[in-house]
Amino acid sequence: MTNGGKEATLHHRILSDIEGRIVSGEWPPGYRLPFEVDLAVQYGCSRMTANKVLTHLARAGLIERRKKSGSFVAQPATQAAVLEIHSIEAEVRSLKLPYSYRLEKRFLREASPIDRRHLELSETAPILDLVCLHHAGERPFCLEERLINLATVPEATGEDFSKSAPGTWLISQIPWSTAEHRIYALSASAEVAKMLDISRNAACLVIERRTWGSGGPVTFVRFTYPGDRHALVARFTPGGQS
Amino acid sequence: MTNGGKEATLHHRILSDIEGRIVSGEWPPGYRLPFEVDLAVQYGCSRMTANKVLTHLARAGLIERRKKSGSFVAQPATQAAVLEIHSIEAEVRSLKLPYSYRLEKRFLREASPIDRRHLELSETAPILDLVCLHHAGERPFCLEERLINLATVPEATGEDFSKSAPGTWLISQIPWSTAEHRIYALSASAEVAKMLDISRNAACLVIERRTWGSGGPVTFVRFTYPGDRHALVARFTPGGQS
DNA sequence: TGGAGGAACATGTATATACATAATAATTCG
DNA sequence: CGAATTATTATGTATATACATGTTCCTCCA
Repeated sequence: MTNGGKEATLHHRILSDIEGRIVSGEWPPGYRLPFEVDLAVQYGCSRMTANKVLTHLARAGLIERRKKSGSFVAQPATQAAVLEIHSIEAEVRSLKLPYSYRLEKRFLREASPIDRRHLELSETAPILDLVCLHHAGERPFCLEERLINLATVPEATGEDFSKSAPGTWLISQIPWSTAEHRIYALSASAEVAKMLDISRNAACLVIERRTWGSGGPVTFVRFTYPGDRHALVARFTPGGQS
Repeated sequence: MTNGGKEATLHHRILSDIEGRIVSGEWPPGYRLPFEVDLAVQYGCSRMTANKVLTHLARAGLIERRKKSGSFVAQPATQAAVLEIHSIEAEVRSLKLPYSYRLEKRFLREASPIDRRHLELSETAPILDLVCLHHAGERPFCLEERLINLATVPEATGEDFSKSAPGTWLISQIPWSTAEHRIYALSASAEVAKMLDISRNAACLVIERRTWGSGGPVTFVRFTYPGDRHALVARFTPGGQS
């Protein structure tokens, strides 16, 4: 796991060395690692370099640093998983299936109370309500229900999204500062079952995402996947990839 | 979003300033930001400090750096969501519900072909097969099915896991170097429905995790949640939390 | 004109140094 | 003897400096 041997730079070498000791258990949780100056001596480097390495490890959550006391291997508390959520098109193509997209519905209206709750809007605003279907080959792959806050993204008013999905357009148009994801399972309603061409009450994986920009709420989107055809996969190494 | 005003250190101030320009769209994707030396002059700091900030932004994926050309605001390609997966007990307690745990089954055996596939084992090995139920109040909260590779974790042989869940014990016992998560939706089988006290075919959220240590595969675990009672939530800001 | 060679440039890494900060250890004094 | 004060220690931040590395651009010469 500790990279194939030849390390590029000095602090990379030191980093993966220490990382190795930690993940191998040689330095168990709670173990106090050598002080910066000692590390500097051991590896024949300056304290700045040792500091850089330890700072990196601390940011990655592998160690905890306390003034005067020293640096300690951290107690792993939570398992973190980084989900990379690509565009649906990229997802389908990675399965080596032909991708197609169709806009099912498009409404321009004032935000209803439900819309406001989804977008976490305090005041009313014009919104764009879209329903799209993503196909992988002949079969429906994913149902996308999206609300776009036109108060934040007025440029979207003119777009008709009949050719390309709103997700990629949005991401290229406006920068986002925060996103919140909710992932849960749901039995397909009659309507959803019909659109996804699955049986009623089939288990579906639902991913909801709310996105904010500096100008306020941007978009709310709900992706519904047939549960037996799709899984989210996340591979995770403590300390990222260094 | 850019922290409440008073910034601790110099490079924090610079960092959140630049971050703000990027997420606000003032500096759009592709924009070339000032060179290190110029930034140093603008903020009245040394190049090292500017370098530290830009390195940080690059690691966070907000900018891309090219020698000779300069640093550019990155094109946001994938949406990443960091899921923090706590212990079930912490999860239940955060809902302010009383937590209880019960071991349902415990088998010690040689790995079957299915076990080997789950653990990604190439050779056979002794394994511990556990089925546990986590309760929130009176209701079942989560079904845990776990395989532990005793070839990697021989210490687990003696543990009976009747009192405390294997997850916390394992995490404190052996360090892990990699984990892989699979998240999908599944209709409850008759057996699962009975254990979770839900109706047959109810949608469930399933999280599978495979964990490796330096000594090889450690454990495979499958958590099954009633879909309508549980959701994974992840909040994400580009560049982490800086 | 066109391509090889080299200068210029921006980033990447590393060092020595300095002072700030926070926590612990030691010391002093009532 | 115990509380307040001071000293020590390890980390945290910042600077000036130096050289390496990979691009780009320019120049010079065939």
